[in-house]
Amino acid sequence: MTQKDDFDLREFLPYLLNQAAEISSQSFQRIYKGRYGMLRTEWRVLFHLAIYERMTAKDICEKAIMHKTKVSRAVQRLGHRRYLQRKPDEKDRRHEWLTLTSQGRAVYEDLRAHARQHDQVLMQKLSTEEITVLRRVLNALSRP
Amino acid sequence: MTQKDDFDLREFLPYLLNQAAEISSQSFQRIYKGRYGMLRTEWRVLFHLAIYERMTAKDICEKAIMHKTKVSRAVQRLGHRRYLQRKPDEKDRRHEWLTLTSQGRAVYEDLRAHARQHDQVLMQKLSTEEITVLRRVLNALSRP
DNA sequence: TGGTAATAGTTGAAAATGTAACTAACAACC
DNA sequence: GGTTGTTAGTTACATTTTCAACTATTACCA
Repeated sequence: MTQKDDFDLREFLPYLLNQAAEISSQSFQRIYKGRYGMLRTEWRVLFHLAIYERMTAKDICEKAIMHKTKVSRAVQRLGHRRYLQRKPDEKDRRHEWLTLTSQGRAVYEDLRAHARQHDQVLMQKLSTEEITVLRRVLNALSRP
Repeated sequence: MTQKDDFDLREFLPYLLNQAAEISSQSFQRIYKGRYGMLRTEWRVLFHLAIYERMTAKDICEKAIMHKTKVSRAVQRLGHRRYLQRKPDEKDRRHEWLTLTSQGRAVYEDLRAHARQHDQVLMQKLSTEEITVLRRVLNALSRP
């Protein structure tokens, strides 16, 4: 199984990024899935609500670059578990304000601790300078 | 919508990596999906077969870090379109050797050109040094 | 040998995602 | 005021993915 073609997948950024993203997400996934049966969409919504305190689904779509159906379903499931509260806007009843319940916040705080720890482990593979460059570059590539 | 919590998602590597991976894959996805109706799993298998010439499904699983059911179904679909040929191993009939047909190779060559071009565009956002660091770091993070 | 374990690959059902069509509420314009 | 257009969010259906169970073949070993 030797290489016969000069194209190297390990230099193709979308491939590399996906590979690194999947692998580096796995152990965190085991946490939120194992402890709370959550999906990737759900922890993302949870974290956004914890960080910004009060958002509409639309806000989350924009900040997290998630499709509105994904957000809608994640919000539904988080609502069922009483991790968040929904309040229609008084003036414009098309909007619905979302906030975490204390239960949701507790879950967030637990997951945040694991996220930080997980990030530490990942960063142990890298030098300080590599981390700086990586964050800058990934943020640049995240803008379409 | 101001930040109320000191945890910054834009510093959390799994999140950043996923974001960058998704966004940077989109325009390439439009190519292989639009031109050949292919899925992500399929172009990956196609590329691996083009690069390594002759592999079993198992080989692909390991190289591409893909689950065997994903590979199995991608191989099926590529087979239906006559992009690859399957030959059982003579000595051990559990193994099946996969190779691209000339048609499959033509598709690969077309996609490879687009991949290279797409990569160029992405890299225009980055400096030479950033690209070097990025590739090295992503390869490091791709090892579990 | 024969029986158990291991391996390559497939299949079916359940879960998740993507796409498009939908509802409900508001805006704008005549 | 009534028509038309927009926006926030949901739902339905098709496509993909995941997970576990399955078949077929070979390996191991008493």
